[in-house]
Amino acid sequence: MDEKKTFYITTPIYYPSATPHVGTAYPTVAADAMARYKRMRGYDAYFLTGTDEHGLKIQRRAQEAGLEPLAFVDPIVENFRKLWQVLLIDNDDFIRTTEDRHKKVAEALFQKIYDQGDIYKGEYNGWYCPPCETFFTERQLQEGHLCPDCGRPAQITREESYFFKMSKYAQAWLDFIEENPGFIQPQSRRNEMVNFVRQGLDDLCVSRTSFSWGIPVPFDSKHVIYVWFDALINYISALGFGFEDELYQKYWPADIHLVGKDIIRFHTVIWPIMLMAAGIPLPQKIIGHGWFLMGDDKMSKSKGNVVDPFILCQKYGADAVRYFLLREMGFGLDANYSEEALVNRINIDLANDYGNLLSRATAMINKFQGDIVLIPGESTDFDNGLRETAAAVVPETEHLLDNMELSAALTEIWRLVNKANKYIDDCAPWALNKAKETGKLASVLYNMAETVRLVTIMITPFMPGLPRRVWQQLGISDKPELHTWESLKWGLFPAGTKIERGEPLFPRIDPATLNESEEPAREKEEGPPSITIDDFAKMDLRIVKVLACEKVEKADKLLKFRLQMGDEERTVISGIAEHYQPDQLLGRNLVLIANLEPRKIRGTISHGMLLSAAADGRLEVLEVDSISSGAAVK
RNA sequence: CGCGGGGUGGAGCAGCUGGCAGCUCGUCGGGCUCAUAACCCGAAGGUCGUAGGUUCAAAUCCUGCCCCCGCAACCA
Repeated sequence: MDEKKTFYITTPIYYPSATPHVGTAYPTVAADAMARYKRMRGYDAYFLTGTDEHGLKIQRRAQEAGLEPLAFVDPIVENFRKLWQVLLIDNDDFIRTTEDRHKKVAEALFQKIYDQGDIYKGEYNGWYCPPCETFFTERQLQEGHLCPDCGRPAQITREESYFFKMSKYAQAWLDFIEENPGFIQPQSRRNEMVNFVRQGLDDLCVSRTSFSWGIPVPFDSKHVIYVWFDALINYISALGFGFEDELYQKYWPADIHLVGKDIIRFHTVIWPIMLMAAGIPLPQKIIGHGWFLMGDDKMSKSKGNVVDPFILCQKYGADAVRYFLLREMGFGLDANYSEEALVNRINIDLANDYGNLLSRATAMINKFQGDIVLIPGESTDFDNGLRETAAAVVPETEHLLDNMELSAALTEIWRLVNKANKYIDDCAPWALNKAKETGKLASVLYNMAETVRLVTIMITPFMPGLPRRVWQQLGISDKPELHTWESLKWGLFPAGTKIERGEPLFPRIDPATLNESEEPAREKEEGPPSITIDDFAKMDLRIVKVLACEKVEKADKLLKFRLQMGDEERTVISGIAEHYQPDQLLGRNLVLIANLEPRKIRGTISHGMLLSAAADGRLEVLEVDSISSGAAVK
């Protein structure tokens, strides 16, 4: 029979240690747009997303919250699911690495690779300082293999671990990339990876014994499978690989793994080698996308600069948010996020250009022709130009989308939108109306309606909620055959259609309203909780005198202090080297939190933290004039 | 000399297989009045980080330097 061509696209599976933000929404929206496009083009598309739920970090977070890992993660995973719903994501499956269907595939694959000898039990060889009970890498040690903490000799030590023979496949990997230059995109990422692999691959340690939240190694339950080894397998475990593998047979190899640039190495090196070892075909293409930045920072929970996509969708609508994300971020590049930029895009592209185009069309059809789209009469001189643009934009958009150049595709589509707005001015239908040029007028209004139809079809993958409203206004809701990608042909709009002028698709947003709404929302969420006087009393704040201060080698931000606190001396590391010269602070009386847990920083244990104030990139330490060291701060 | 990316009109970017410097936003001026004060036209504004080199010709290739940004390390 006439089997449809398949298209399998995946997003990274997200780590549910925290609720999703705009940054995490991007790849899912992008993959969704892509899957929708492929479906419109007649593909049998399969779109997978999910969550990666194992690992030390989640075990810790759960512990802090006093919960079992799964109980900790469940509500967060629910949040992801909800967000995808709100964002009109139409995924075919959602896999969690804690599901049995995933675990059994991961176990089987681990076992298989072990059985054939590509996973072996080995020893993690590292440097260990017995008195400090700490592991170090060779380069962390001081000259002569001395412990950077205590200066005593460190010893080579061994810990049992399973290793995956990546080294064995390095050459095969390089050969593969050579033959498949398009495998890693964008190209700059490929170069990076090739460089990386050329330096030689180490075998990968693929099991851990230091924590338990993971999939146990099937033949050795002391060990848990390394999270990445576990997580990557989701792309085939979701298809039932090795078990009920109908889906696997149908959709694998994947057409696109869409991943963030930070995890490109796992996807382009480790994953392919895992597949090679297992004798499974490799995916077609791995695309690394950029980040949404806030100013210069990556958006991340720990930086406290995340933007809640739920709120955005509520405020501006999922279609608009999707449009912004997909339009703003160029292929493989970073983009800057700001609510101002978002509003700008909505106002200019969606309200002024596109929404207003529909509004102009329906208004004139309403006023001049009593809501009826008439049979085109005589042509105006400008018709051909518009039609030619439409004829050029469609294949170019297809070409761009086939390469997943979503942003560029939108720009291309907007060429037609802009052309149509210009076309209206050129033709001046209001003048034709006055001059009673009914034939020409009918042509112009028809062409406007038809252009809106074509544009709307092409932006359907990007803004899936939108078309319904447009079809209604154009009076072709009940003609699905005119909504398809196949119907992207000029002149199919049925003459005689009665339109139904409606509300603006994207009402303009007054940028002035932005500041008001933004600030309070933030404060509410991030204000620190109030503490009791007892909480405060727990802190041992002391005045300390700087005895010595030096830069920590090979660290940009660190200063190492010797401090006098009463008759005690302390060593403290502080990350203020960008603001103070070492000798600048000699002899000064600073404020120290003395009972903070000691912490090793860059090889030295820091016993406390110096207090300082920071604002606008400037930083000053807290200091007193003459009170002597050791005194308590109250 | 740890690895990598980048410095192009006010902002954000494209151009970088060498051949008149382009796009979006913003600004200024004009037009239109169908439309969500939206739309259309025009203009101003760049010695393409810097110093050299290759070339008939360089933003585009080569070399040195300066400056930013990621990663790594590290900020209790």
